[in-house]
Amino acid sequence: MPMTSFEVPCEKCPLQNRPGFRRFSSEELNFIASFKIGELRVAAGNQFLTDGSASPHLYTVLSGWAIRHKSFENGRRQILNIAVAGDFLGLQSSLFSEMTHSVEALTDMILCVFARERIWELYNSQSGLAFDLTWLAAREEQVLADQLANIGQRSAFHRIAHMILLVFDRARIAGLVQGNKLALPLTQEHIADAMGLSLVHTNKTLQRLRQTGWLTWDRGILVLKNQAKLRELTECAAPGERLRPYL
Amino acid sequence: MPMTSFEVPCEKCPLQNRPGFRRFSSEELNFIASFKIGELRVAAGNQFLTDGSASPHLYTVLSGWAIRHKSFENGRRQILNIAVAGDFLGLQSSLFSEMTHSVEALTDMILCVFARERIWELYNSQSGLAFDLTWLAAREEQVLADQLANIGQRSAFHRIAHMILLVFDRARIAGLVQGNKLALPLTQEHIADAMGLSLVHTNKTLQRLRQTGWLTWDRGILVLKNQAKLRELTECAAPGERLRPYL
DNA sequence: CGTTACCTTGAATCTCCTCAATACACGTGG
DNA sequence: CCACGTGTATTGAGGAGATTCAAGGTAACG
Repeated sequence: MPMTSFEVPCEKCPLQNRPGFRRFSSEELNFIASFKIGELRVAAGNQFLTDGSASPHLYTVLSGWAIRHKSFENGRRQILNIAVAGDFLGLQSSLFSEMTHSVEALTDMILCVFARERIWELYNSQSGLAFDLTWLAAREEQVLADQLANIGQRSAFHRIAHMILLVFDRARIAGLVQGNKLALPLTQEHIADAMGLSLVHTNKTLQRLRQTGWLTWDRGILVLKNQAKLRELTECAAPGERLRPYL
Repeated sequence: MPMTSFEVPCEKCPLQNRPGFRRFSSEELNFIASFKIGELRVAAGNQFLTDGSASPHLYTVLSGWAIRHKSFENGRRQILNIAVAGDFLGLQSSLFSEMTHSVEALTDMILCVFARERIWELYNSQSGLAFDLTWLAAREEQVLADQLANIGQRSAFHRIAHMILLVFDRARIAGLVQGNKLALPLTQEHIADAMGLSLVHTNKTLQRLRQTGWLTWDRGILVLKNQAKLRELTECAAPGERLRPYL
């Protein structure tokens, strides 16, 4: 067996010790190490998975931010979700033949790369990891359902509050939050595209949100001054945090 | 082993021979038969999976229609998706401890019931079926992503056209469509709740859609007179049909 | 027949959108 | 150091689309 050395070997995976992530057995870790074929660095702004194309790879985000989105011919787009450290991308093209959305890097990223053909081996020999993949897919579904309810039933004001909390929570799990501060690589246009709102209306609504004094967001730094009040705006059963797997 | 006899034994499962569903090996079929613990009949209007509760069961729809939805305190609700024959329900409460949405029968239904504890056995001994579960979860995610883009980016007119085609396509796969006719147990209120629109505006928009002459919908019978024209309204990459598993 | 559920209509209102400018931050090259 | 370009944020005005309220109308059912 060729001893390839990665910059981030699986045994020393930075995700392994993060709170919120489950630990793997050494057998699982060995499998994952053999499943991994490399690391990919993507510069901010690049699209590394494309709607309609078949990717031969699966990715786990090691660092950086990305957005999953669907684009339309008329220039509009819907941002489905954001991806941070620990998120698993490209499963669709392994299960179906093609991606049905694209993924674009918001910041420079480091991705862990796996070969999609070998996913069968995973199912045959690693039932625990197979279960994890189902878990991750189901969790994505949960987040999308939440967003659907958010966009379908809430006003712009509540919608954006909900979105900000969602992003904040996901960033916190990924270990990117310092206290109540978060360096957020999103523009107002991203928020608008995620919420199905126009840029102008998003801007005005964000101003109203800031006027409450419960948050500030200046030059990419988001600070939640009063999380409790913000959460009151989005009463709707929080998405219960549990230990999650990663590959 | 007690020889329980179901009204619909797995070997004679009506879903088995439907186009669009994959066939199982006899080993798989045996496992599924042992996994099945019964059949459940639910009358129209009943909610058999509830948001926030832990269901001990997993279900496959054998016949009838259901809606998956999230309800809010203020009386509003978001319909996430509809479920027809072959759809798998309740996976969430197996993977996470609780459901994060509810499921309600629109018509009388027959459901195939599985025990959630035994899902581990499935992962340990039936990697093909384990893969299928991931497939089903990922496919649900795909549909939700599609709906999210639909609601977020399209006008009421296009939105509803898209929704109608989605429902029609899913019903066709389930074998419920005769030619271009479909008996649809949905009210306009269901459409409204699914699209994030008010009932009044949904009504007026449906009238505009009917005025095109491309469809009629009277007394629960939906007829697509001009599918091609309707699909033009929703240009957005059709959700590629493939053989799907069921349990 | 009367009740119920669903569909339809009109009118007043408000949220959100588009268009069009302007302002600010940041980086680049002169 | 300043002039300039680019990407992002902000403002104002006018209008389209969607909402709410409030009535009716129609089919189905007992």
